[in-house]
Formats: sequence, C-alpha cells, structure tokens
Amino acid sequence: MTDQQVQQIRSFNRFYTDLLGLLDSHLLDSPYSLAEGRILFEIASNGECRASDIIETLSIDKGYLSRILKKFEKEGLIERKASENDKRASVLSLTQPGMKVFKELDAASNQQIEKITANLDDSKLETLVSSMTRILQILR
Amino acid sequence: MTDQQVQQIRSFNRFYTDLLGLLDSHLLDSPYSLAEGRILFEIASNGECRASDIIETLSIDKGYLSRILKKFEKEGLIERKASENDKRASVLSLTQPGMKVFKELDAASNQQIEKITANLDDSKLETLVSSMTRILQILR
DNA sequence: AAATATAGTTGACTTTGTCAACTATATGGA
DNA sequence: TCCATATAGTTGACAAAGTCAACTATATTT
Repeated sequence: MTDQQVQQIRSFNRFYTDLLGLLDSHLLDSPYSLAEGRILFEIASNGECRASDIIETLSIDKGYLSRILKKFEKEGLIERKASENDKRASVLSLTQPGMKVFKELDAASNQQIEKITANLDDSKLETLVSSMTRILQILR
Repeated sequence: MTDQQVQQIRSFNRFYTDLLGLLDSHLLDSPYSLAEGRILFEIASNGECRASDIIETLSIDKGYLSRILKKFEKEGLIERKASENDKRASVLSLTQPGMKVFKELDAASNQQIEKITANLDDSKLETLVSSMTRILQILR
C-alpha cells in the first residue's frame, strides 16, 4: 500500500465524517439523536428483538441502551413483553405510534439523501451508488 | 433517483458511520478526542491559522473550541501570538511538542488505515481508493 | 461618532456516553 | 443436584462532549 493511498483514504474519511455529521446532526431536526434513530431502526427492521441484539449490532453500552429504551417505553414508542424462554430478557417491538415516528424519521432520511444528490445527473448518481456499493463489498 | 438508490446510499452511510466510529473511538487510544485530533490537524496543515478559521472549517462551537485551545496551550502543544492586523484574534501554531504529538497521531491514523486494508490485494485496494476518490469528486 | 459586526472567553447548562455494582435468571460441568 | 460461572438488563455515579447566551475588546460600516 502506498503512502498516497493511505492519504487518499484518510482524506475521504475526513470528508465523510463531516458529511455524516451534517446528516446526523440531531437527526433531521427531530428530537431524536443518532443513537436513538439507529435503535428505532433496529427494532423496526428486526421486527422483534432483544436489547442484547441491539447491543451487539450497534456496540452500544448496555446501561445507556437501557435508559434509552426506558425513555422510548415511557413515550409509548416501544413495547416489551416477557421473553418466554429467557426470563431475564424482554422482547422489544414498536407500537403503532413508534412505527409512525420511525416512518417519519425514515422519510426524512430519504429526503436528505435526495437533497444531497439533487444536482447530480443520472450518470453521476449511478457512479456514486456503485462506488459506495463497491466500498461496502470490499470493506465489509 | 430510484428508491433503491436511496436505500443503497443509506446502507452505505450506516456502514461507514460504524467504521468511522470504530476508527475514531478515542482516536487510537490516545488521550485526544476526534475533535481535538481534527483541530491539531488543522493547525498543523494550515501552518498558522486563527480560531475563526477552525470554527469555519470544522463547524465547531466557538466556546468549545476556545476551551480546547486553552487546554492545548496549557499542555504546551500550541502557541498563540497576537495577530498584527487584528488585535481581537491570535495566530495559532504548533510548538515542537505539539508537532510531535500531531505526528504520533498522524502515524497512528496511518497504521489504522493499513490495518483495515491489510488483507486486500492490490487490485481491491486500487478499486477501494478510486471509489473513494470518485465519491469525493461527486459530492464535494 | 455611533451603530453594528466579529474574535474570542467564560459560566451555566444539557446531552451523550462510560463504568462498575447489583438483581435475577440461565447454563455448563462435577 | 448443586455449584460456579455467564448473561440480561437496571441503576447510580460520574466524565466527556457539546450548546447557548452573555460579555469584553476590537473592527468595520454608515
């Protein structure tokens, strides 16, 4: 690996750090943080899951997660039902209001992507997406 | 723009958020945060600059920056000299010890990139870098 | 000269994240 | 079966990161 390649990757990382920071800054004017959004996303896409799944996927502290889930429950966004095979754990799912909030965040996220790419023609857009896909394939 | 394209970009963003989080988590076991590293980077690469330059480049709160700079000065990493044409501002630069710390962080950053790409063959590495470069060209 | 803008500092505060101790339950041996 | 150890999640205490507005001093505009 050449020195120049390292520098190019770092330059990309700095750029993308800024871009993501921009995108995530208080998650699109919603009252939810990036972490909260990601947690809602996990519960929404897994259907039902347990706190430990989220801890593993997002590498989040369990105490921190516990509090966020408590807040979500208080706000009526999620439900917990006792897990049948493990009495220590509960199974998480979105309530109807939770689903609504998630869909709003999701739509706002989509809109932000559209905004960022608004002035790109089709060919550039395709290049952009395929480049991202390739990076993902290589690094994942 | 198709729905699928939006989803692919968002998927990449989630992936890269995690990757950068991993890279930046306490900036390579140094006692410096991501913000602090970026600030050192700015001062190091601009040679001499003012706080307001950093505020603009990094979109950081001026109060927050002021405290970080104060800490850097106390630790002997930076120097401030009065700006000649603007008595409100000072010109920032790295001291020798500051340069040393910066170089260490810089080297550690390089090593982390090497680590992440360690098991890629030359062709994949080239694809990776060129994909990043293309994304940067398109989005910047 | 007065009004307004900008550079940076400081205090007060909120949010975000970390760590360890703790309860309760589960699980893999002896 | 009983014991040791591991895991799920909660809680308290705390630290780090970031925000906001008020303030001083200097610059700039009118």
